[in-house]
Amino acid sequence: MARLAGVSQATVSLVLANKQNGVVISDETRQKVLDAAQELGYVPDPAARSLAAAHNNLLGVFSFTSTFPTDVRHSYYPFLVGVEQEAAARGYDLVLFTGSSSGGAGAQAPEALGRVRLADGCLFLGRHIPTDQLRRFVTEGFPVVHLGRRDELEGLSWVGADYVSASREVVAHLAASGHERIMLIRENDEAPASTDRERGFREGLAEAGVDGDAFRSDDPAGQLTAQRLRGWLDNGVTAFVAEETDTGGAWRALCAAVSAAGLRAPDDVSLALLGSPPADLAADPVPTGFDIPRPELGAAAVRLLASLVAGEPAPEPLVACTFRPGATSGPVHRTSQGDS
Amino acid sequence: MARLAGVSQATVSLVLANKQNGVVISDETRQKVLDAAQELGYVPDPAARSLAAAHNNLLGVFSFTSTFPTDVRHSYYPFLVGVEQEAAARGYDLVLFTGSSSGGAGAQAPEALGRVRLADGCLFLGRHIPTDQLRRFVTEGFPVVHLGRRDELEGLSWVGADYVSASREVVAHLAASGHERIMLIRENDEAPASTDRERGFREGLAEAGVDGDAFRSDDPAGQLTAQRLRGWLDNGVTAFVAEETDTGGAWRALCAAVSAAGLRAPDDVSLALLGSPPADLAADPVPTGFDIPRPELGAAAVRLLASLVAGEPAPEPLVACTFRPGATSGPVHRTSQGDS
DNA sequence: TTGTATGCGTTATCAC
DNA sequence: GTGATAACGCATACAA
Repeated sequence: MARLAGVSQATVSLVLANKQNGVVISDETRQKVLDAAQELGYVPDPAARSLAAAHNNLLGVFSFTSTFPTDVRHSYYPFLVGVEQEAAARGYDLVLFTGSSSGGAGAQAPEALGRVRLADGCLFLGRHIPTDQLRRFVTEGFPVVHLGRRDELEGLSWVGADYVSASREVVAHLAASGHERIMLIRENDEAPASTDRERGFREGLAEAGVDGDAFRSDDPAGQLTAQRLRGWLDNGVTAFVAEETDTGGAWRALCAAVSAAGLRAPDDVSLALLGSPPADLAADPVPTGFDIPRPELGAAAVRLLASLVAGEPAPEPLVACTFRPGATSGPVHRTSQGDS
Repeated sequence: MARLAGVSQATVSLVLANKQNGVVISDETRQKVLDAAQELGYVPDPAARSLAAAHNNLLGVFSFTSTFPTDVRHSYYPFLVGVEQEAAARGYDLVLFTGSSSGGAGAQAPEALGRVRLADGCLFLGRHIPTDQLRRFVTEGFPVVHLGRRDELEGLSWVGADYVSASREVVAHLAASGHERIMLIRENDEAPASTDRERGFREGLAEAGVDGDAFRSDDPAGQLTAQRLRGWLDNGVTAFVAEETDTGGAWRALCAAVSAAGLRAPDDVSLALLGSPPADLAADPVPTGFDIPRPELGAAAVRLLASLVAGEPAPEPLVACTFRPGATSGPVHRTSQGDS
């Protein structure tokens, strides 16, 4: 104990804590303590410290899938970049709860989720965290933040990308290029990420005063065929936007149909993707659309979590996406059909 | 406190510790405690637990550079894949100490390194961890494992790739293809990773009974020029191996010289790389050489660390690399120079 | 087999 | 300003 080295005792705490809080300490003893600590390489035991202080500067990160999957494409890496930076900036260390990746079935969940309380608060990644598991945390007041919009649980904090604004912006871009009839290709899925995009799409249409509608590419009622595509084109549609999903299904279907119809973007038709293209898809040409600032999302999540932990007012949960001009959209061309 | 839920008190410790140590426990009360813990989502405070001189199932991960750098190419991701899997398999959670990435200068080191003791043991990544900082941990008996060979500190545990065997294997492969004179292109650096490769190279030469020597590509005495390359070829050298480094300097220099000499591999000369090619280099053709099994290295590090924490005998610290046939080496061709 | 006391190293609250 | 002292939550040896 450094006390022996110096002449003081738990005064050490004060000088090491370095809080200008209330009282002050003489420069002499302060230096004495500092020197002694340096000499002995003394560092306050973090365990004891957190025991006494009721918080341990630890932020949890929990995902039900492996945090570092073998397949990099599925990884949370881009988010983690921001998470780590922001946590470091705020003096928090990260606890990665691995209970999730045990893979095996069985009693993983209860034990694993319980461990989470070890941290001052916890960040949850991935779409598959059971709502009722999270409910316990929020009702007990344990600080929890979900990365990705999550509306079904009252009181659950989350951060998410502002798909509405970003989608609106894409539509505005197309409208500015002269497109007056735009179709949204989406999947038959009611996830917030999908509905947000459609909402932004429709808001964009309204604001620009252009026409358009949404089509569900995997609706059993009808596939997205080249024939259907041609039909739309004959009806005055000159641009298509597709939503981004895990699988990229809508975008793939759109590209396939365009290709099957013998059309090319942006010459024959303008295409846009409400998100980033799937990694396995050749990003050539780069689709018009927007990028999700994943690191910034991670950072925002940490900011929010830190606020909850500290009892401060919560910051803005929506993070803006960045517009990507791309090369699949351009001014409207009137080739086959006559002008109005 | 779970005591209220159950009928017991600190018996909780016993059942939760689950030590088959000596004797004790009744199935009835055990279940009662277990149920209560489940109900309340109770988890022993890791701080209190480690204070009370136990362990907290936490393994630290510390790097002086950011664990998740913005530039993925510098990242520890491949190692972390193995680290996470192995830690999960053994029931450990991971603490990522971010003190490293604070970036700022100043008093980061003492505070940051001290926090590490919150975990049961710590894994250190990166080449830049100061020896004297680590020394304290090993002398104090705090379990520490360094990812990467580290010989200068007695008693410091580490795991590393077996560059010696892997390099020897590459040489053996070349020799088996008929090459009888092989040059090693290395950088002017005395890192273990470099000396190990040269040692393996020389052992390989000796075993195969072939000739060869090492050349330092960045030695001020002489650059690796096309002219020098031609000189070697005229002297009967038919194959070159280059070491892998952070920058890939040796391999780049070798490729540049070969190209400048108007030669092509494997037709005119055989090339091999003692490691993996730099990510920014077109991996076409894939160089003959070996791959470092980074996930396996991470897993091995966790295994070793877990052994230290548990006081068990330490497992093998060397991880085997995997030979990569590649397409830059082949049977020896005698084109310009006469046969012997 | 289970309940009862003690101490781990800090912080925080008081008297000095 | 500085020196005691009570928790903090758990493990552990010990008594019941």
